[in-house]
Amino acid sequence: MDRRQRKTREAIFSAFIALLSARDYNQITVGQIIDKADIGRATFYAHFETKDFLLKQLCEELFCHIFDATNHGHPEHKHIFNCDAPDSVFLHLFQHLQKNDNNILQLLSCQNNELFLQYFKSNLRKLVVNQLPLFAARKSEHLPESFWVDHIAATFVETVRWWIDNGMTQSPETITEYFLLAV
Amino acid sequence: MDRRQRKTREAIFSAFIALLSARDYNQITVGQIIDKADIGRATFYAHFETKDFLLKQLCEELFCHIFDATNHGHPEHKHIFNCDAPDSVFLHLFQHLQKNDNNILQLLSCQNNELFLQYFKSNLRKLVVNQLPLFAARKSEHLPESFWVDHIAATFVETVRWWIDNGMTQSPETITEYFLLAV
DNA sequence: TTATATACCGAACTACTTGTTCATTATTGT
DNA sequence: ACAATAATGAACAAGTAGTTCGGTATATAA
Repeated sequence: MDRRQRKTREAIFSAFIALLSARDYNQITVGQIIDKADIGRATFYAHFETKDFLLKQLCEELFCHIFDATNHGHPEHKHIFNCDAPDSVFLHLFQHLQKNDNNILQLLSCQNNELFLQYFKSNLRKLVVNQLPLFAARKSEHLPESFWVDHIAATFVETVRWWIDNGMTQSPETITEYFLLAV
Repeated sequence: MDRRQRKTREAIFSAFIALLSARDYNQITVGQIIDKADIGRATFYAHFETKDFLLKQLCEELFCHIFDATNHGHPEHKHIFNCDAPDSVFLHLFQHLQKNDNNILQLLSCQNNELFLQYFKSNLRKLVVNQLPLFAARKSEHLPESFWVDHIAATFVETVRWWIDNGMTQSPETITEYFLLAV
């Protein structure tokens, strides 16, 4: 990819994330993004069809780092997720979130938009399906699997939200414990 | 309140709800509302500061019917909520949702906006706090109460969402069972 | 019935946002 | 050096939010 394209794309993403940590997604305008990214209006629209597409692509890029190793089971990452402790997948997620490498926390905060949560939950569900045996003890045979998967994914999201709202004072290990106790 | 005011307010609410069941909240415009309600633009703004305020007030009106009896414990409604079966509060909520008297389901569907869910969860939390003994058996003493309350409220919302997404084929009794098994 | 208050009307208006167009300029990969 | 392509910036149409105001209809009270 052309270096100019790469730099522009990077500038847009970075401006977008900066704005997301300051304002609500819905009240961020394209004008604000291009001002902060210091690019022309036409350039923005050459890269992203709409603001929603920008969010979608940002999500894909963020989730790629967090979820891909688990979902597609890249051998070189397997040891991170599938080691002895059965709760290590979720522990790893919480640890990743705490580092907040790619400002994913700003997107998860409750003032932000439903679109992001949809992508996030959709990825989570895929992950949960792979980890279902983990929760076999808790699951009742009367519950449909899709209900159960949705429930676990939603509980994860709500756990993260609670963690953020309460200042993230707990360690990832403690939060993992909360999550597993709740789910 | 002046009859004219009442009628205008009613027309706005009813137009708004009709639009909500057809489109996403975010893409409903004030222009569409006043067209459907058949009122002047200035009149709308005399009643509601913004579209978000309209949603807020609609929520308050809807929730009033569903939650007030439980929260403030009006004696004349007590029998509905505090009868023998301990899960009757939630069963009653699910039954109320199934009837969809005031089109609350349209607002709960996932394509709609975060604002509504915030109000809904906020009311649910108050309800859950009053019903905490119900879940004493499941709760671990290691979990902070606020975490537990948030978790139960979120699980309720997600249960309703799953119910809607799956065509609401289950009876309120079955859904209540799912909810209590999950939480 | 009359008088007064007030809610509604509607049209115009400002300011802002979105998304597009296009001729010009700068940068890139080869 | 050159051809391809990305970025520029300014202008543009269309749509939206929210306000203003003089005039009209309706409610309420005497």
